[in-house]
Amino acid sequence: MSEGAQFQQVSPVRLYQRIVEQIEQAIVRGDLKPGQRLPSERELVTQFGASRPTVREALRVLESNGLVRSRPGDPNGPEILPFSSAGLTKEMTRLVQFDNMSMAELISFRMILDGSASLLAARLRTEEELSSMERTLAAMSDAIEAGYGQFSKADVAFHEAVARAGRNSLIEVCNQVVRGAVLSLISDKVAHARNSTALMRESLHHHQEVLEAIRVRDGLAAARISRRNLYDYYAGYVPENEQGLLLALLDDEET
Amino acid sequence: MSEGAQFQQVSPVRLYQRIVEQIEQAIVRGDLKPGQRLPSERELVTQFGASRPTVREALRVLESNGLVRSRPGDPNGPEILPFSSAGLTKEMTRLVQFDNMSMAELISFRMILDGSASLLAARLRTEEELSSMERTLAAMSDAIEAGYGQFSKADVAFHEAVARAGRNSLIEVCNQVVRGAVLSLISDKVAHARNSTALMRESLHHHQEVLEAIRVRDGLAAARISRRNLYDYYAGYVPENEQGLLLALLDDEET
DNA sequence: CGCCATGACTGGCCTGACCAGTAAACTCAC
DNA sequence: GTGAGTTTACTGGTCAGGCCAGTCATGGCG
Repeated sequence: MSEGAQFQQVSPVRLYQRIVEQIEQAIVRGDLKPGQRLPSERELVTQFGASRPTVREALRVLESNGLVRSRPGDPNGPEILPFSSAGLTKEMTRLVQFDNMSMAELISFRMILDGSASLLAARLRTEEELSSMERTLAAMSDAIEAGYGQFSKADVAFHEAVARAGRNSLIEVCNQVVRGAVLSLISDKVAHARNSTALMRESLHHHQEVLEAIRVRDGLAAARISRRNLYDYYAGYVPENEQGLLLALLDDEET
Repeated sequence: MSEGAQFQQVSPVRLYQRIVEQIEQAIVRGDLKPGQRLPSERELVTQFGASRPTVREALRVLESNGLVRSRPGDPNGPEILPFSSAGLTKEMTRLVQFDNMSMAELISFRMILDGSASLLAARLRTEEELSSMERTLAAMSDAIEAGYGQFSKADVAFHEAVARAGRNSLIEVCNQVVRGAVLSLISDKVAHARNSTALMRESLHHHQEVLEAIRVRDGLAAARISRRNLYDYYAGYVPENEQGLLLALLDDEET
């Protein structure tokens, strides 16, 4: 056939990229495990046969990708870091910042993620995970007096516990990012308004409802309630003409 | 209170990081738009007051993050690139390779996203959007003879049309990313298997079912069907002991 | 035995240089 | 004038070598 020979786009490969690739693959292959150390820059220079600036460019790229960390003066050399979703979070944040998304879109996405997390948690949770969620909820209750900062932290912990029970860390990562984006957009308005004890109590109550649905393993209810909770929270920040986008996620309540 | 003063972890900020931040923010702010050029390295050296190796480290990081591209000899300087989700895909693939994330998780996430997109589309679509979806579906049908490559492209177009009707680009981007990550992980197995006409016909049929639900504005059905379609597609690639994670998203069919 | 100075490392940063590209300016024949 | 080819002034890629401030293990000192 005429498209039998598919040629790939060629691009000059920089030296530093070859180094990045080699180290990256060594990590993926497991030859280099978290906690282990890379040879010193000067040692790498001799091993790769490149100059120090080139080796350093490679290390800076790896560092910015969260794979290694260099500390000045450390005689053991750069450290291989444990895998983390920090890179994903960074990229995700960039995505949200770039395509400056509408408020409605962000919140709609949160409703989807949170709802799905609750649904999965209700169906997959173990007893241990349930009690873990209960503990974080208790912490939220305790944190009400401590102010919004503490309360918010406990809130995140609860959602993390739910996500863990749902066995899907992607949901949690995305949720965290979107949550951060939303907050950065309305932080000024929220920081003070949310400090009210009444609002925190209401929020706590909403979370309790979700947890109750998770307890009785009613996935659909858990999802429905957490979507509605988010809507109640944030709908006020969404322009009227965009509210329909959020309501579309709610009106399955009659089923 | 004793924890009134919350100190943040400090970490020495490298010079190259400051440069990365400045350029990154200039792009996010919109001061630098895709297609525009950065000053030459030597010019940046004078502007930032850093040495060339340092400036280059910053550029390499930006380059590896897909924000700029340097071509040797280009008198216009490094180019600002349009945003792309390639970095996101890379990060996600990496996470799966590092075994921090399972295949089941990726597919579960796709089921959630795709289902939500279909639900939103069913409820928010206009007539124009409906016929747009119908056109892409017709294109899929035509592409069956042209092989999996064409078919897959038409497939993506359909999902894009659905996402557009759902008015949530975050869903679409995330879906694209996860889709890419999944494919890059099973591409070897899939490339040949999926080339079968029978499988493509079946896929087409599944898409038609979703579209029908969108046509009659039955959001829940649209969501349910597209989740099940994905399950049927990919369940085979998920280890048995993780299948439960996917099934948890399906067994709301009795409602 | 505990403490502290020392020295041999580390990474962070800089200077200055060479090379191979690129493309625009420039030439020059037509 | 216009087109082709050539020059030139840049670009980024890479290197060698050097200085500094930090870290840590060593070993001598009290």
